[in-house]
Amino acid sequence: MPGMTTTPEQIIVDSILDSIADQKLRAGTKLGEQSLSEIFSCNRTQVRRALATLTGYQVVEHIPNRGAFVVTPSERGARDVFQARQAIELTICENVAQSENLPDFAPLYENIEAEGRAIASGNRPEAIRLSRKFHLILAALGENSVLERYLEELTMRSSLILGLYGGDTESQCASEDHRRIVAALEARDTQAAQSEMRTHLRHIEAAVDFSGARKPTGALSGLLTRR
Amino acid sequence: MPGMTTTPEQIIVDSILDSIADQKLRAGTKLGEQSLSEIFSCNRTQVRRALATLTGYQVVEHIPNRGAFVVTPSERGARDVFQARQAIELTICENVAQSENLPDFAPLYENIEAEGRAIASGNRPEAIRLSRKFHLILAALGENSVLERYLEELTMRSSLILGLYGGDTESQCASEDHRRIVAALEARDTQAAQSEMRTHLRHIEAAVDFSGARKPTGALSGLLTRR
DNA sequence: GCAACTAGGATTGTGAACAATTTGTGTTAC
DNA sequence: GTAACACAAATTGTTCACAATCCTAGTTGC
Repeated sequence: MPGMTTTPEQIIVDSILDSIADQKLRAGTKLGEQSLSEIFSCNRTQVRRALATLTGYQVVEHIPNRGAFVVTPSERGARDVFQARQAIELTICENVAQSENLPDFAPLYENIEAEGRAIASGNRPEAIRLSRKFHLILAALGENSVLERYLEELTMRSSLILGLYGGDTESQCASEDHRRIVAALEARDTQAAQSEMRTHLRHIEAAVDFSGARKPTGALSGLLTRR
Repeated sequence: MPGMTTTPEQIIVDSILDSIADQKLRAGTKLGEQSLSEIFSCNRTQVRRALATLTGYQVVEHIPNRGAFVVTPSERGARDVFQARQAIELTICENVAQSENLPDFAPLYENIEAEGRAIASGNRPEAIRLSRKFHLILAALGENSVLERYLEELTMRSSLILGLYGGDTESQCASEDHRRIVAALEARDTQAAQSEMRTHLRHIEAAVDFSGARKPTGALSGLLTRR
């Protein structure tokens, strides 16, 4: 696309979101305005806008006169997120399974393959990243812009939760769960797809353990991957 | 609450949202920065922040170098909104019906009474406003902050859609629909409550008619109710 | 040694001036 | 009379300096 300029704000937002999804940026990390403006070599105003956007995503918490921090999810909040995901993703399953013209499942299968490789090679951040991607691709096939946008936020918050409180074994079964979901969708079996999705989300939530929390890191030195 | 200062930004946001819900601000209306800063006698910076927040709510559209406008909902967008509402509100019904300690239904009944009065007196904006309020009270009882926040946005967009494309008869049955929903919830009958909710949402959506659209007004003279 | 207080530095918040873009108006050419 | 152009006014976008607030370190008093 000619003339498609990516604004600094978009770059900052995407970069921070990626870093959170990859668990390079952990909960509680302070996102100082000056630090970010230096990292991305841009004005402080643009950093400010980016942080405002992230606050809207509920991924960054803004405390007046203190600054912006990566949110620390609460147990209650985590429960709410997963319940909302279920409500939304079951509807997406229905949409996909009952869509007029059969959607293209190839990207989903490709993603599942990549997931399998990431898990096999023990690349946990990449596995989480691809798992999220799977749900977003599925959401796009659902053809509902509202549900799609909400799920973008919810998967982001899920990644943050898993990064903080997730066990080490949750990714193992994800790839298989995903495969079963797609199979049911391809067979246009709404009930089965929803059932698989419910099971899958239960698996994810079961991996969350609030008793043993990872400690938040403090500084953002080389954490942000400049895109 | 001592020390509870309402910032100008919050005042502007609430005021505009109210005016939209009350259909005083119609789709396509330009929200000029200077006009707003004069109306609310504050800085342009604060107006800017308020408009950014509203853009996040998907209620205001921001066009670069042109300004902010109240969005004009599309037919597709309306469909998406109502489907998302169904997914979310059915879950809320389930939460309320199956909540541990029986919630307080009094505010809901009070609201229904007020609705009935508004409809009887032919006060359409007030009826829409109270109808929205009903769903928000219900959402609060659902005890899921995510669903609550999403429904706040969706009911707002619904009000805008009804204001633009709504017929004149949709409010008539709303009060009765609401009463039936609460009755089912009070009986802790999840299935019945969800069924009533589904019917209710269908009623609302059926009232939307895209063939005969109301014309958007242009100026925001005395449209904004200073709070 | 510990608590409270104080000054310094750093960070966030605000407002106003300046730049860039668009819109509306009036003029001119055909 | 219409279309194209040019200029002026208004509106949005950006930058920067200054004000307000918070955190840290150091000091004093007990």
